[in-house]
Order: sequence, then structure tokens, then C-alpha cells
Amino acid sequence: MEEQKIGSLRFKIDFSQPLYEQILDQVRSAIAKGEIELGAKMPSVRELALELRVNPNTVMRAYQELERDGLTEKRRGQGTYVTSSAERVQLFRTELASKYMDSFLEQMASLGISLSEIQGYLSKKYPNETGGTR
Amino acid sequence: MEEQKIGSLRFKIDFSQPLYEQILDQVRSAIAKGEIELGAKMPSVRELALELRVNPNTVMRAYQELERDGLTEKRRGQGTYVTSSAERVQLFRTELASKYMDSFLEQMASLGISLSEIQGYLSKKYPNETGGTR
DNA sequence: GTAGTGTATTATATCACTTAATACACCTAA
DNA sequence: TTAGGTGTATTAAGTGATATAATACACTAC
Repeated sequence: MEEQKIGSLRFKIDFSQPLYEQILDQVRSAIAKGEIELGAKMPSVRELALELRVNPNTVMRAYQELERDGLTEKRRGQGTYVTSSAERVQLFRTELASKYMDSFLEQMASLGISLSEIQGYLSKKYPNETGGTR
Repeated sequence: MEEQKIGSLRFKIDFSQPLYEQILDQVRSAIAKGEIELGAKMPSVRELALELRVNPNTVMRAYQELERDGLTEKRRGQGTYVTSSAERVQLFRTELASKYMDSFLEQMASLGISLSEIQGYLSKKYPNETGGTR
């Protein structure tokens, strides 16, 4: 429940999922949504671990995955920085969105739910929006 | 990779996810899609465990969840049967679809992706379909 | 040199998942 | 009644992912 602010980052950590995964997801989201600026300095591994009351190894695991995503760059002895490339962020967004989309469609298919039914659900969830394909 | 048939049920089991979860998902899907008939007798816990080369406790865990879903009924001493109520199956379908939908929309929101962008992705994935809301 | 970075290693603990062995309660059919 | 098939419960054990803790090393800026 308790939301923490560390620099321009906000964190909500609980025990429903692995800690490193929550840190990873929330930083990913902040970068994807532009809540933290391109090229900005990330909190250091030790600092973030201290603030979140979590082991440094746990933070490092999240940071390593962020670099694999191409969302951050590490400079030994200096720190971790958000990538300066808007293209990389955009590429990450589309790739992850595509994965989310595929697994969602697979779930719906396993229930025998067609595309038109999905569209129907979408309309119900957003009754006020006209929808992009209408 | 190896797909197994047990009665009218088909199973593909690997080690990417918990075994009980895979069994659960695949039986759910079979019932939701009508691949196994309403009121049909399910394989017994011991039989399915033997066929899938899995511990009976693991199968039982999946079966217990199926009953919680309202998709099966157990008759002590007789066996496990698929529910005879088409309404229950339909209810389950809509409830689970709604959950899938919500968590999907949450994922997309975490990437800062709007509804109209989602509609765009849908059109790309299904270029030949007209779509139910058009 | 000092302090702050990321990184690596080793040990330990906990929990979810799975298997295994066994026993019990219930129902059906011979 | 007996035998065999149901679901259920319990106890024990092993494995792997997750997390913590303590420590050390390499690099960089000041």
C-alpha cells in the first residue's frame, strides 16, 4: 500500500510477486511513460536497496534486466543512466506490447472467445470512448 | 511437445509452468470450448496422474480448483464429472475473460498505450477481419 | 587516498512445487 | 459381505526460485 518516492520514481512494493520483478516493472513503466527523463541518472543500487529496504542483490537483478531491455546504460564507477535514445524506448514499448497482446489473445482463444467478442468487451470497459476502428 | 489424449481430453505438459496449473488450464479450456461434453465423466485422479506421469496430489490440486470454478462436481466414491449447467460454464467464461481483459489493459496502461493504439494492434494482428464494432 | 559506483561470490533461509508412501471414507457391483 | 474403484488427508522428503547477509573486487571522480 505504501507508495515511496525516490527521485522522480515512485514505487509500490508488496509481497504478491518477486521483489526484483516489481522493481523491474515499475521502472520499465516509468521510462515507457516518460515519467523519468531520457538520460536521467538512476538511483544507485545501494541507495535504492536502502530506500526500499531490500537487498542490493535484488535491486541489481532488476537493473541487469533493464539493461538487457536496452532501457538503461551502466557506467562503471559512475552509475546507471536511463537511455538517451527515444527510439530504444519506443522499440521496447512496441515489443513488450506485442508480447502482452499475443499472450492475451492466447488466453482469450483458450476460452473460445472470438475477436468480435473481444471488441465487445472493450466497448463495455470503455463505454464513453468511440474506439479507434469505429 | 508430446501431446497426450486421455478420453476426449488432450494434454501438452512441459516444465515451463507448475504442473497443476497446466492441467488446470487445459481442462478449463476444454470445458469452456465444449471439447468435452457437459456432464461427462472426468478421468479419475489416479488414472490421470498415471497417464500424465505425475503425482496424484498434483492432479488433485488441479481438480479442487476446477470445482471451485464451478466447472466440475465430485461424487464421493464415484468420480469427478463436468458440470451439466451450460450457464455455469458461460459464467466462468465471462468472469475469467473479464479478469484477463483487466490485467491486459493494466499492462498496456503501464506502457502508456491508449485504447485506440490497442485497436490499432488488433487490426494488425487480424488484417483480414472486419472487426465486431465496425 | 577516499568515497561512491557496479559486480561477484559464498552462505543461509524460506517458500512453492512436486514426489512418495500410506491411510481413510465413500460408493458400486458382484 | 466383499472387492475394487472413487475422492481425500497426512507426513516426509527433495528441488529450485527468491531473498537476505556479509564480504570483496574493479572502476571512476574528486
